Amino acid sequence: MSQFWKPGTEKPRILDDEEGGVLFFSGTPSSSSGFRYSSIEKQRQRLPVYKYRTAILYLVETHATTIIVGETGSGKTTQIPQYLKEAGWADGGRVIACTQPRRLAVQAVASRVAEEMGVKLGEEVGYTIRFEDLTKPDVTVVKFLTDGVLLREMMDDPLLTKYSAIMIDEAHERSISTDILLGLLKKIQRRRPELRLIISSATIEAKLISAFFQTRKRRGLENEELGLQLEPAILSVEGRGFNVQINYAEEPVPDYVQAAVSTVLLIHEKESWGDILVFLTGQDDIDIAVQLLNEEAQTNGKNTSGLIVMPLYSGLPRAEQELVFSPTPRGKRKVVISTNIAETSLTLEGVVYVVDSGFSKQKFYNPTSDIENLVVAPISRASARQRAGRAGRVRPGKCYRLYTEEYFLNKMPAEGIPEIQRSNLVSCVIQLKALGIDNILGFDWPASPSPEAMIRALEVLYSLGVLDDDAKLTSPAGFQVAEIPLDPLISKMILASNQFGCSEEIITIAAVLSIQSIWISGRGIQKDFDNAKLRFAAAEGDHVTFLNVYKGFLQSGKSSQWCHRNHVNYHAMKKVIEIREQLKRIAQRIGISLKSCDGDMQVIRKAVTAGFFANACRLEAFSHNGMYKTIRGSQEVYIHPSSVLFRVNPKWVIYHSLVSTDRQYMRNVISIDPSWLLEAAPHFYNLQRLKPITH
DNA sequence: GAGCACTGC
Repeated sequence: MSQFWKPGTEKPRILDDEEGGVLFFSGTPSSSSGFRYSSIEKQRQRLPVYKYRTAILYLVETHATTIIVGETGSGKTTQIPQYLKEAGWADGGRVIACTQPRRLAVQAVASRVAEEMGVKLGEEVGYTIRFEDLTKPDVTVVKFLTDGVLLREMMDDPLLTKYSAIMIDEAHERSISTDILLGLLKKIQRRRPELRLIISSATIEAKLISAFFQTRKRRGLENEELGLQLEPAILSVEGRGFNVQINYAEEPVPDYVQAAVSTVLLIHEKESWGDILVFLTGQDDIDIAVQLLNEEAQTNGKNTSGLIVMPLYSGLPRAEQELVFSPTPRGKRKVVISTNIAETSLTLEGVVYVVDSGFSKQKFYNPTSDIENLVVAPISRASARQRAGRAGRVRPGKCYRLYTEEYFLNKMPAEGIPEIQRSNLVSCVIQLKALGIDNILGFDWPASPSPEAMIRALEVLYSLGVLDDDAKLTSPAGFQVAEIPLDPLISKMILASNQFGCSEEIITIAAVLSIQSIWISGRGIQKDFDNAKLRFAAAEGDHVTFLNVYKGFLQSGKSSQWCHRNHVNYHAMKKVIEIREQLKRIAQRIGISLKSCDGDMQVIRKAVTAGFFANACRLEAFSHNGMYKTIRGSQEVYIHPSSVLFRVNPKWVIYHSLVSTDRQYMRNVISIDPSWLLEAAPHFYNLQRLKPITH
């Protein structure tokens, strides 16, 4: 593969690494010439998956579902859609679809495949991700898209009739969208026996997915007469990774950050060239480890000279993130200390050593309190293998696991808990309802969420007026909420803004609330940051503050310098603008007229209340430390110090989300009048419940 | 006066 990027050459481009990760290649491919074409052909034939071309096409022809177990670098993602096209699955106006969990992967794979096929991206080969549709009707026959987009497409075309074959890639990651898709595709298959599914997965999950698609005889008999096997076929394709030697800790380690640092130093001292990738859990761990390593470098220059230490996590400013892709200078060794982002989303070339803490941060959902928490938890054996595999991309590597072999074999779970069993289900339930799946509890899932979580979601949607007594979507509210691609609480707030005449403002707030954060913060610049924020602070709370930031950003002419001066994240603001544009289009489609309330903050707060009434809290009467209690569950909560209402402590507030550390903190808080709760949700807040506290 | 794994529509 002469195309691989070499240290010291010009800045690389993004391309697919055939397993959903992203690599950086250099060298712009020249325009297609005969020579180039044949070299691409040769490259394609060298991929491990090529040997299985005939087998794959035979299995897809004869089986409703084919499961491909493909290891790293097998080429399955880029090749299988092309094989299907070459075999005629795109003839007669039909389309071959291939989904990915992530946007970047969709773009990367699509451009790679277009290049291999010698066509312009957006013509025969195209892709669709949120905000970007690079396909041409009746022209695009191989289409890459995120699972989320395919789910949305089902709202217009529930049987996905234009597709002849759908490949679900990276199914083992078991994202919520993938799981919903698998459930729905199984249903579609019964109605459309001609549809072919290709599901690519890692080994462990393949058995489970196969069992899920195992269809009993049932009404399928006529299909079998047509020569179609209803039992899924499983085909294993070897990868092209190198061997990775696994080393375990002899004893359990008391402190994995310290142990990771020691291991890095040990590798640096004893092992030959090659970069080191360390998996820790979050920003805190990572910053500590980076600091420890840099201190070592200063106090003990001899041992650590030549180490270049870099943190990597998604919250890092983009420029810093890109540093990890810069070539390691000759004679130096790069150490990247990363979260899970390097396990699936990004691929680092040049890594020969992996240090695995055995932990990651994972989301868990408690249906009783209706709270999602992020906690440090042990990873699965599947994750551990994935992490180790990151060491074997350029040559045989080594993985140092900071836990014992006994622990790995006997204590570590074989696979992770699917996301759908760890999440709040309101979005998922409303999506299924919109697709006409009424019996949510009886839906055939690859992994069923707990009944408690489903019931809680139904309750929340009922209290929002989105579902009726029969748990059917209400009209129009339910259908409108389902149409908006946001958390249903936010969507409800948008609907309410129509009545309050403040939709212009509310969709701005909705856009800001649906991204991580619009601020750039950092430990060192805290004071500046607080001061910057004060310039925008609104007495009503964070939501109104967002409006001020947005206004300032527009007035600056969307200037990146303005953002920099004000500690506002420029990329986040660009995203806000994009989401806002999308929401504007959707709002108009579902009959919401865009209207500004011209500074009437009361209606804005009322609209927020209409969506988030369940998150109302009251300041404890004699609280000296700003303790609030939720009205719904009497849970103890505090305003997060990052909120503009921190220390202001209005008597009644509504929060957007909770984060739990040593305390439960409310993030993004707005003050309200308790009487609005009764107006917004009389069924939820009956008088009895409010009376004792409203005096 | 504290701290946000990762995605996605």
